[in-house]
Amino acid sequence: MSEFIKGSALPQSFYHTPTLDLAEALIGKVLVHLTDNGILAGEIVETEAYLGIRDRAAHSFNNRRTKRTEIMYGAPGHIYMYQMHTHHLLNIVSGEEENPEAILIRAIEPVAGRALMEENRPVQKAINLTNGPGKLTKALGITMAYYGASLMKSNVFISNGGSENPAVQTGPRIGIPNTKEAKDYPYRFWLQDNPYVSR
DNA sequence: TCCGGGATTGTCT
DNA sequence: GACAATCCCGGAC
Repeated sequence: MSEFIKGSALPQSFYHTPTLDLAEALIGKVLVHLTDNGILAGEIVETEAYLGIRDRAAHSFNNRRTKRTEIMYGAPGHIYMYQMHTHHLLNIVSGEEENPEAILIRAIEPVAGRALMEENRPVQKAINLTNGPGKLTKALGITMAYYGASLMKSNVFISNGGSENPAVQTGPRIGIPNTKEAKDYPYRFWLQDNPYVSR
């Protein structure tokens, strides 16, 4: 297993990839958060792509450029955080500049710092620690403070070290019932048979 | 300024 | 399966 140090962050070039390809390529990579208390890391096992102005389910649908979505219009490889009810969700900005696309990280499998995660988010069943988009940000201690941060320069980043040649499955996205045709797009990707996949 | 809604989760039936 | 918690965002006025 590789050490999850800052220098292991995947380079900018990794993110210069069509969003659907990138959403699939992220399966099996490792999401890392370096903190003063230690390293928290988990293998990405579920993602969803949001394809910008033509995707009714995306926040940037119809080119809706606001303070919230502004980071989506920037260069890929940055963090788009936003609040959903009582939770904070982590997205990776994708698409070239002025092409506001993003990828939601929906689930991870812990690989380092599990004890720290359980301090951040106590659970009865181990499986519930990181098997959902709101759960994993809480467990990893990733907050709105990371909105706009670079995955090449901040303490949150993506590295190798997870499954190699993962078996990836695809299907419709979760939790977007009111988006007409977009709710059926097969823009969700997950690691086959992994127990941390949200559903 | 007001008001409706949401890329979720936990709890209860 | 239903629903509340809870709060920021975005559009309407």
